[in-house]
Amino acid sequence: MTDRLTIVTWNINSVRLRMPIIEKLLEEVQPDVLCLQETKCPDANFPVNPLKKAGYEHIQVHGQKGYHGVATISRRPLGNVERRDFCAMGDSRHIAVDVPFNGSALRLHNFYVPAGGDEPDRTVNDKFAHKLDFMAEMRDWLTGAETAKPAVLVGDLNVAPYEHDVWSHKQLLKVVSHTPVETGLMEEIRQAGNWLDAMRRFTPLDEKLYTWWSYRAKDWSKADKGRRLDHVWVSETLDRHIKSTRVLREARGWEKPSDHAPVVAVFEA
DNA sequence: ATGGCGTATGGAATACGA
Repeated sequence: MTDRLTIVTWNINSVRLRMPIIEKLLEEVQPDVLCLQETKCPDANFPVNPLKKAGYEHIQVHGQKGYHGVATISRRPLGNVERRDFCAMGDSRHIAVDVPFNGSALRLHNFYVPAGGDEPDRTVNDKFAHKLDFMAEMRDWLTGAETAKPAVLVGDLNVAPYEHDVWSHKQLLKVVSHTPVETGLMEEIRQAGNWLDAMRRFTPLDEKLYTWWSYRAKDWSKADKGRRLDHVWVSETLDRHIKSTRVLREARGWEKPSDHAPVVAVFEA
């Protein structure tokens, strides 16, 4: 019996405003699990009913009023829910669950890493300092011991690590999300946990790959000045089970879109 | 033309995103 698990990660930029396109995604992609970021929704107001109606009866949220917020929505039962408060800020930026896969538990971390503000200098920009501290805490917490079991880390990590994860490496080197201090920290997190960058396994490093396009472009697709800010990382033990990843670019052009596109990952036992 | 827009809050103007 072969088990097949599809996980989608999507920075939704307000869950309540995007319910129509969330339902469209669930219908078209039929994922087993949907991880959302920037839900901007208090837990009490989370739109659970339409999701349950669509067959997603297992919903775990970590939200707050107005900002941030993550949620993991599933057709399969979820266990061992953990909501970690990084940097002790009281922010809702992480939720982890166990998802049944291949007869055992797959640990699934859903992250919304701080954006970091405009100035890439921690001495003058508290938001950038917060981002770096948050990433350092990720590195020190998600060690190889934690990821020795089947584990997946997804979410809006707000860093585009490689040269072809941005439209212009040269022009973005001093822009928050692609500065060497951020991409260096991201590499430290990845190596500390022995994570595999699954998206780059299926798209070569010399090919452009984006998941986010600014709202401000007159024609986002034509300009195509994107960045790969959303990620799917898998632990070594899942290396042979990850079968594909793809960016659902068309969703960036749907009615009232998020500025991020969903990323779809398929696992097979 | 990397911000030209979009969202939440609150009921206008500001904070925030990246």
